[in-house]
Amino acid sequence: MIEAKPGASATKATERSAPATTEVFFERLGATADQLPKRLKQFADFIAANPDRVAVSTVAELAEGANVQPSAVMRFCQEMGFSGFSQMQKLFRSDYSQKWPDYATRLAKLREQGAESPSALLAEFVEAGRSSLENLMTTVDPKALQEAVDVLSRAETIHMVGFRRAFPVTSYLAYAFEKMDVPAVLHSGIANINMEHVIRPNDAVIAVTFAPYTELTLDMTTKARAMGADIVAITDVVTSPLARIKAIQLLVSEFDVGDFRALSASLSLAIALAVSVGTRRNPNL
Amino acid sequence: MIEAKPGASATKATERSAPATTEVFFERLGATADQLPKRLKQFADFIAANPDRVAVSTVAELAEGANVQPSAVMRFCQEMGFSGFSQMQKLFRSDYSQKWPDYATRLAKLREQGAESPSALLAEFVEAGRSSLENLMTTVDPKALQEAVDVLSRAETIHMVGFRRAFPVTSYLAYAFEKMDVPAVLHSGIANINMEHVIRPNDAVIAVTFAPYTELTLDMTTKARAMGADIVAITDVVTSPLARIKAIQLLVSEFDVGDFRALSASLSLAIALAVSVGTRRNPNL
DNA sequence: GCTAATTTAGAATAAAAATTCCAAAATCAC
DNA sequence: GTGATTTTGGAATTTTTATTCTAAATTAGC
Repeated sequence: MIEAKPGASATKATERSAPATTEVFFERLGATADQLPKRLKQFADFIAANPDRVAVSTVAELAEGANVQPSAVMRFCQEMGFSGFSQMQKLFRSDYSQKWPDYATRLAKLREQGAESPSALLAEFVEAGRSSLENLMTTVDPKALQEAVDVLSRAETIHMVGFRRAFPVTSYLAYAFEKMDVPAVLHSGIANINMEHVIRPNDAVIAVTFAPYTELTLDMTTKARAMGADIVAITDVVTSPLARIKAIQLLVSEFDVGDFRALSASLSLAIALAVSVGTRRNPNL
Repeated sequence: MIEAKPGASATKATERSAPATTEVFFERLGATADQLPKRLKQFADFIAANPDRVAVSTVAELAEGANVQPSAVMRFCQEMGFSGFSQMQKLFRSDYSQKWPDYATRLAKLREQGAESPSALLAEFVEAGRSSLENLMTTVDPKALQEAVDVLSRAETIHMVGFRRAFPVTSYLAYAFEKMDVPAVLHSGIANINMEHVIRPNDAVIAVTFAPYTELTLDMTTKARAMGADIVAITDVVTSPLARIKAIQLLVSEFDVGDFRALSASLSLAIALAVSVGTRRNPNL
């Protein structure tokens, strides 16, 4: 507006630096939106209404959505303090996937500092566990879970298979089923190798295994499948070998701390599954 | 549900059409993952573990993340039935915005639907687990934890005692100690009732028990104490019977859902303890 | 209503990304 | 082992996308 001196022109204050988070971005947007020129305001409104699109769209797509020219988008980005659209998009993208902290490197850092107290380690596991649990709600498909409950409720006997790091999960399932009077067998892998003799076509198997997959678990499960038993798999990724045999898959992604994980998510899924089945089979529980 | 034979000549079956949703994409991925060549399988595993990255990454970034060449990514996309990466990414991007309702809002929605659905129950356990973990940091005394690590690091052999709902905890400890080459014995309570014969004065016992306390656990632990062994107790309240015998107490208060609990806190404490002891005894781990 | 300053649209250019191609390795069948 | 076939790595190419530039249009001041 009023030009006092060359360079002053602080009315525009264009020399701002880029927002560090989407939160301060939207804050700044709200504060300055109505002093923006027409097209820029128009675009501002658009992304305020569709913030989720920024991370996955091109300049052209956003421009089209807001009914402005691509160059208007560029001007907008610069007005907000970014060098260009790419920088702004980077912010939106990182903001989205920021919830994948790397506990392994955090632990390594912790060790370097020498501050390797057991409490610090515990804190890491607690954090990893909380994130894993939060994640669990998105990785487990509700339909698959419902289907698993159906299948297990119909089964004559439920067999649990899972060794090494998966064994705590199966043993807890065994405890829960026993407490609720659901006929269930925990396969220890020691004495009863010939499990094809105990599994019947009307039975179901809960197989728990994580990469690297235990051979014995896959073996036993495959044989049970061949017998005609239904399989419910608690595993980590879809590419798990259990996918091949058409198991009902319940996916758990657990964060590691060093070489170990807290198993929080896996145990929670297991107990929820068990209790669902228990109350279904025996409603007065 | 055994695959019909004809047309099984799917050695290559590259003539498939592109998956219409990410669900069928992952289904197909699970079914074909293990007949893929090495690098393609490697990439398949990567995106199975990081599905959320696909929408917001470039070919080069994903390739780097999976440690393969960009061209391998292209071959993978085509193998899965897409014309190329761009088409595949388009699919993931359209799914992207549906994931935006974050954990908190999804949970709230699930709750107000009330419902007896397994998912709702799972949500309950997840919430209980998260709270329990949060609590854990305040209920566990850092000094006691440090002392427990000291004692266990000195022990000749570590014995784990815990049954019923505590058994998942002890069995996970057993797994962890074995993996870290720490001499440890898991007492199953079945075969070795005469454990006073295996426990030596220089040994230590980790006793895990929650109210109502299992008689056998208290018995065995008391006898071990009489032998002169050190005792580390993972239990729920200070008034636990283990207090009497001068055990080092690590307290965990776990929230119940109905008659069950998710064991998240107990497992986290156990694994932190085990890893601390393991790295102390064998620093190069 | 005329002039000066801003803003805009659209084309031109630069940068980045996807995709293809092919020689070298690796694997497989015999 | 030998030859045929598949798979791989990396560079070359094409396509897409971001960014800049400029003339035309709009707006504001007088």
